[in-house]
Amino acid sequence: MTMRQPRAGGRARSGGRPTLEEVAARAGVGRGTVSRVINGSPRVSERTRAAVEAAVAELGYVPNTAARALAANRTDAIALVVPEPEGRFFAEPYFSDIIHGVGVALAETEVQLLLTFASKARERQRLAQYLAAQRVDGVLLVSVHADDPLPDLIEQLDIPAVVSGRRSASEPLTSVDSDNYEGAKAAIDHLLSRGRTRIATITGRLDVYGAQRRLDGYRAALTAADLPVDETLVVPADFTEGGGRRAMTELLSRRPDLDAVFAASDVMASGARQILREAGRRIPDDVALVGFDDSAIARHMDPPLTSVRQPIEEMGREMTRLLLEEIASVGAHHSPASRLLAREQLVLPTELVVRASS
Amino acid sequence: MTMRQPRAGGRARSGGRPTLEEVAARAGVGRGTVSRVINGSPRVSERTRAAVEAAVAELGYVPNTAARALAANRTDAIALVVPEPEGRFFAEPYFSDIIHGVGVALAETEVQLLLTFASKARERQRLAQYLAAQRVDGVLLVSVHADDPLPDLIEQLDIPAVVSGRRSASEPLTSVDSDNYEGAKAAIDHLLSRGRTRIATITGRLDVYGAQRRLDGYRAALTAADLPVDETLVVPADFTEGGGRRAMTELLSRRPDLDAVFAASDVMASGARQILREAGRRIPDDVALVGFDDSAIARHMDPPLTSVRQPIEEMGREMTRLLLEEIASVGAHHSPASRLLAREQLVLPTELVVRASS
DNA sequence: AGGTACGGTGGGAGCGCTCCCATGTGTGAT
DNA sequence: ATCACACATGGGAGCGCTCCCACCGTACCT
Repeated sequence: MTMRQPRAGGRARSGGRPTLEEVAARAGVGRGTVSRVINGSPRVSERTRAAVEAAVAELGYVPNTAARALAANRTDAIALVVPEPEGRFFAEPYFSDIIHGVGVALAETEVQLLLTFASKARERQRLAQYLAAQRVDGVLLVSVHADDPLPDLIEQLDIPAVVSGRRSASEPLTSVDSDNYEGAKAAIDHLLSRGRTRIATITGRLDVYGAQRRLDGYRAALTAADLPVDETLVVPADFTEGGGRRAMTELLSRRPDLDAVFAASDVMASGARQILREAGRRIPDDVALVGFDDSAIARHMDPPLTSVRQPIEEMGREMTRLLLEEIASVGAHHSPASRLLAREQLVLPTELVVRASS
Repeated sequence: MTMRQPRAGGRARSGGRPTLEEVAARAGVGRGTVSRVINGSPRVSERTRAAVEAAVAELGYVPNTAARALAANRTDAIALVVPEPEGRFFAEPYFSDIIHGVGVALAETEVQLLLTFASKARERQRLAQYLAAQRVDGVLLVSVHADDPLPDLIEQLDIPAVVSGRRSASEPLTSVDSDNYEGAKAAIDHLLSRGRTRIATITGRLDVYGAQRRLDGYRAALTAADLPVDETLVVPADFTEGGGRRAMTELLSRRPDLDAVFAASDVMASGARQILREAGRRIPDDVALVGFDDSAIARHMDPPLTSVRQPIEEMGREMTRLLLEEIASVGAHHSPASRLLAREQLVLPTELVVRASS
């Protein structure tokens, strides 16, 4: 009883979405000419172009992405690889802001954004395959860990890619990062200017390059002020609220005389604040508190938290811009030998947002 | 001087990514057989299957998405349409959580997620075209406004779609929503059980169906408790912090005797809290405060905010599940006439999270 | 007048896959 | 032994596009 379908998806030839060929027939020109008009080639006369555009409008023609990708060997899509579900990426405020920035940069182009989730090493391995299989023209990597195999795989496969947050000082891929070093330095300088001298810090996971840089900035600021860097004032944590609580507890027992705390994330600052309050320390009267990220948490904390703002959205924008550039340059000169791009290392400035906690 | 390239992207035939044909040659079978193995067809002998799988592994074969999409007229991709940059979607906590849920639901499948940004009506119009142009098999719509043209366009184009948060009681598309009515009711019941009797509410934009439902729940709970619904206790706002402040100011001047406030979002509750504090009202001693969303803001507010938790991630998961189902069912019986799906209206329960503010 | 150049154009070939039809090949029923 | 039938398999056709080459006409040179 089943009626035979006319092949491929069963959409009838007539009445389905129009094809290039149909537009060509309508405009009374050849397929090649329509293609040239669609792709904005200059080698078309004004008359012809107008005729084709009219036909396109009348038929409501939209190019078939799959066919184009197959023929042209490019997809007009980039992937954002989301480390999932662990990691601070899904936490405030990274995720939304990065994507927001990517969206802004992509808005003026025809490029689509593919979201890809991969947490475990095995998944990320498999992912590299998929990425290479013509799925996307380039890849945006965020929040990569030092031991992540994906960036190296991607580099080997010679896929255009940009990472956020370098894995080390010598990141081989194009990268965009915020100035963690200067950000931390500014935070400490601010505390010093407020007359604080026994400034502790709660660090992030030090295998994350950015966390290390924040610690470097902390030390540099103290040294520049001729203060000794007292290692009892440095406690490593892991970017979590619980970690912030544990670190603060440890700090209070080690150095009950501290008068300021610089936490390498707002979330950790929030944890620290709880402990400080339980210990009866007033903020900022007894202990000044500064965070990092300037997330919603900072704005809504009580008292509102002084924090180092990272231009996350701008990072997303810049990452995308650099990736599109890289893709364009790869497409331009086809020879694989000449694939020696200047791999840019962009570092964006941070900004200290002073609130009542310091 | 430019060397001629071997067509299409310039990848050399040898050494490039392997094709189906090459796998077939390697395994000593025909193209069709390899295709059957790749797609898990049962009509392949065990011997042959093993041989093909070995060849696939040796060559590291991965199917070309574009070719598959072109031939099979399906993309194995769905789009999440993000209303951008306005709207509460990009705000806490919606965005991350929804995507998280979508990612979870997609993890077990081969389906990819495309993120599409479109705010202005014109963009959304254009978007419908693109969506129809074989780019995706289905669409996830979030945070649609009552006057959004996109849902109707999508319905006309007969594209599988699921919306989060119905636009009205009679949503024509498949939808997933949280139980705004019962959530609000639970919040008010809780306040009543705490002995509060002059309970005000700050509503969201009432052209958003969910906001209306929360207000309905507020009224119903009061009525059920034999309390009159006093309209001077109801102030409409717009889901923003500023709106919350303005509404609270208005409420305090209208009804200085109020003893509880139910805000239809945490963000508005946060605004209300600022005003209450400035007015010297203690929370919860003088005025109890309850929010909606159970976002990070609620947890970090001072005092921590009692709030109605929406299962956002689960919503993302369910939306995706329903969409995949719908796509599968459309693919199953090709006849467009039989495209009469049971358009499900899924409503997920909310949960009151009681904290110190009430 | 003949040649040269070049902008403009049509359409063949091919991208890598899926679908389906035709063709084996083995099994059990007659 | 013969027929029927299911199962397994090979490969042609075609999805809608881009790329490129061949071709045409016109304008310009010598």
